[in-house]
Amino acid sequence: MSRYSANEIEAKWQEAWDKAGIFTATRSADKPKYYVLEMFPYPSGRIHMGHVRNYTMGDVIARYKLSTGHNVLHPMGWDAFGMPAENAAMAIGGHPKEWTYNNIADMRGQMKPLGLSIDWSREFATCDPEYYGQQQALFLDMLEAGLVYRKNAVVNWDPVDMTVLANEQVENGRGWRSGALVERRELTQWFFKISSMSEELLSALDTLENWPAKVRLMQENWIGKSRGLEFAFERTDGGEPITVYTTRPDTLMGASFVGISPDHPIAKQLEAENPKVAEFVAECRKGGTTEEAIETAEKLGFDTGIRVRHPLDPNWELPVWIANFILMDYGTGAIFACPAHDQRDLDFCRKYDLPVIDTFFALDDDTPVDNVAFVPPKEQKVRWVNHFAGLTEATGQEAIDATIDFAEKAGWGKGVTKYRLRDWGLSRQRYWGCPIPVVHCDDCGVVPEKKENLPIRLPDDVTFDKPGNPLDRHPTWRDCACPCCGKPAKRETDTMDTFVDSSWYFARFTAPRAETPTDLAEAEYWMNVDQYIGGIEHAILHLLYSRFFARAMHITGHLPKKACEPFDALFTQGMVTHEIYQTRDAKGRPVYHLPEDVIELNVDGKRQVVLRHDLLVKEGASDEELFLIAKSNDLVVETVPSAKMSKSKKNVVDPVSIISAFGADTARWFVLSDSPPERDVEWTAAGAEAAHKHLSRVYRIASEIAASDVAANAADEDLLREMHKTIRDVTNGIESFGFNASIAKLYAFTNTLAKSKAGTAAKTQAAKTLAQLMSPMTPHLSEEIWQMLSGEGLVATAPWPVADESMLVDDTVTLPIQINGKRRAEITVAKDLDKAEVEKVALSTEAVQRALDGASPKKVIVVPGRIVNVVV
RNA sequence: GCGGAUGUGGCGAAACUGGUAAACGCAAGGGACUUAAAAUCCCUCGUCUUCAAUGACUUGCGGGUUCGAUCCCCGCCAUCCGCACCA
Repeated sequence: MSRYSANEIEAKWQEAWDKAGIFTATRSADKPKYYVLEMFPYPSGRIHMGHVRNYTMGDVIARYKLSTGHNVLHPMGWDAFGMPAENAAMAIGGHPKEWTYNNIADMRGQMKPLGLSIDWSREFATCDPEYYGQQQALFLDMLEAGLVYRKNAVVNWDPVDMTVLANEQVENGRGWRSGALVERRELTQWFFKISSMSEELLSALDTLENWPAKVRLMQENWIGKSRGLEFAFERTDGGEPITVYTTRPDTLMGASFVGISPDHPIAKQLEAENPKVAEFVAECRKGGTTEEAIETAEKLGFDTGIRVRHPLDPNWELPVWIANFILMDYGTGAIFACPAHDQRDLDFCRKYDLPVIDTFFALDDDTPVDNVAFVPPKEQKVRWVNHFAGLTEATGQEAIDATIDFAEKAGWGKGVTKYRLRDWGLSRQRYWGCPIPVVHCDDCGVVPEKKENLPIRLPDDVTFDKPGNPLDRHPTWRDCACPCCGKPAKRETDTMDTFVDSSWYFARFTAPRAETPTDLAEAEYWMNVDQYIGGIEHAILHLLYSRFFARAMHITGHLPKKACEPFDALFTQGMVTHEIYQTRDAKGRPVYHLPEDVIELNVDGKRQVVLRHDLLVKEGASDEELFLIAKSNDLVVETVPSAKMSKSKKNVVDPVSIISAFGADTARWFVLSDSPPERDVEWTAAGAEAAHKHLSRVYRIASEIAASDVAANAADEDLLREMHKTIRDVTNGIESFGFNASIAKLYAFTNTLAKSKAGTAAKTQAAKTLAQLMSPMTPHLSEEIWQMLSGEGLVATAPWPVADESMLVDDTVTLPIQINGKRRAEITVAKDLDKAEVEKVALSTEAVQRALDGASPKKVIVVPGRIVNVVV
């Protein structure tokens, strides 16, 4: 009998699928369509286990849908623009284009052995001119529709390298390459008007029933709708009043100063006039642009000397401070501070010795605020000591509403709704991205390029030996004719954020070779994505941008209305983790080791990990002896469990080596088996080996059945009953993303099958069903077994088995008997026995009789088919 | 700082979202087969009560609701993730 040889089997069946062309997506009216999409990868050059998990999950769904009679669209492409290609060009030379396409070829080569049911004929990379040219066309349409505009925005600026830095290139406030302190600097940049759709993007979240609740909540918080009061403080010097926005107008009587952003027009004006202000503002601009950097930076303030009048008391003057924690992008870039009820304001006031005025207390505690601000939930009732609308006891929310009402009636303020969501800045001062198709003309200004000139291709003759954007310093690329007047003009040298590329690729997959961004007939048929799968790290930006883009593409006529929410169902999968192996250097710093460089020893039943070393190659030595040798030679390794796989920590496992050692089916089976898909899964060598052993076992069991000849007998029915329950459970598992639960059932059924004394016919049926149920996870092995047992055609296209309802019900049921909520006995009764009878049987059991001790029960709860609880 | 999540045996986890906590797998221990090893098969395996139960305890910690809580409510603790130029 032959043994399970994954490498032979897998190549053979991949060729068979290719030949049969079963994964090519085709439109036809006779079947429902199903579009399953995993977030496409960045072509880093190597696939990692995270990819294997992500694409295996999608493949399970795709293959399952194929065998349940759907026209399946399951495409693959490459998110191919971005900084790593430029970083590589700077670090090791070469060209981003070459680097990227080589990586794509490598990764495709690593991915194909996984046996994914992908329609490779639709493959594209976002750096293909055919793709980004259509993206430029979309941009022009959006520009015309008023969804794109230019304004100033802040970037991270490296003053030594004279270049813009991405957030990830800022480490501890310094540029990663130069080590210089990073500054915030303003540039004129292009923006998508996503904020014009804030309300729509927020309210439509309710329709996304098949999205994880947490993703919807994260988007809701990100959009950040708030209602507050906008009003102006009059300046004592007669200058332009300062308009502020506040979500807590009810605390106006607790105001202690007015704060403005360092980027506020008043601050800018003072900056120009007053060197001290200029110095302070420059200090504020140090540090990165991330919200985190701004929020966690030390609170700094500068008293401008400007004074404003309190709107309710003209004699009450408040100072105007510039404060580094106020964002120009949010609200009006100016606030009033109420330190008693805001911790950040309080810290600021204590630091600069500004007054703290309580405006309300808890109902049962009127201790004045000291160094902890009193910030109760808005729904909580509080006692007001300082309110102008005559409130005594009211919740924060009631007070806010009353205040807005009061201000509107009095005429000094108005209630407004604001969103935290900012417009999407898409300009990047980099080479390896989609060129923004506009032209700067001295006479006509900023004008769109003509569509017939698209794509505006990136020039190939560029170098990365100097800082800055190679498009800027290219001798001729910028030169062009103005599309308006025809005079010599200059191209825009900024390229687009790579998030733009990934905001519409799902639509492009429906017609990847179309001469327009989409083909409406194809989009009408294939959209929406029925199941989208990807990492939780994309919960906000990528998914929100895609929702915006889908709407924009509908407005510009590139997608049907139904595609405005492009992803019907979303699943966010967890990461693949691996333990870290580390030793320490002389200074106590960790030194990391690859999994293949360590050995595991079993010392008195305890697992010990040591470095692989010649000293440990010793004939006949026990693990205990080897461990002693390792210990005396400093070869013992510390382990850190469950860390995200990363090259720097060396806790990586290469899928390619796993596939060559065990086969793709083993890798696929393992990444699905050990943890629920939404949670992280820990890769372990033992787990991978166990998965491989199990698949070998299934192969062996199937071969034995194929070679057996046992007559039908009494054990057949039990086996077939289990088979039908397994069909039901595995199917439910796949439908609900409970792949680990499906696999547990498959393990259990394999055990049943192995032990069964049933006849060959029943066992053959059971094993063929097992192969089918396993086929979404282990498609190659399943084909092999299917063939071995004379299954018809390919298992990949065989109709999914259906559980026979009549085989699912048992005649009797075993019920636990609880006494006071503790399980004390169990009874087996007919399934349809009525409640009173069940109660009678339960009460007659010895355990219940003993507990009752002659008394009658206080209460008996019978939950049919589940449990009996006797209260004594 | 703000926001989001997670926590169950030595480990990954399951429990049909209020009804027998620990299915399934890993690791570990014992045994069979074998000259031996590999492979395979069988048994044990939450903790404690020195053994054992049809005994007690057990789902991060502390309370609560309920006949009954891993699941619902309140309050803590710990860990992980995201924060707009990484993809």
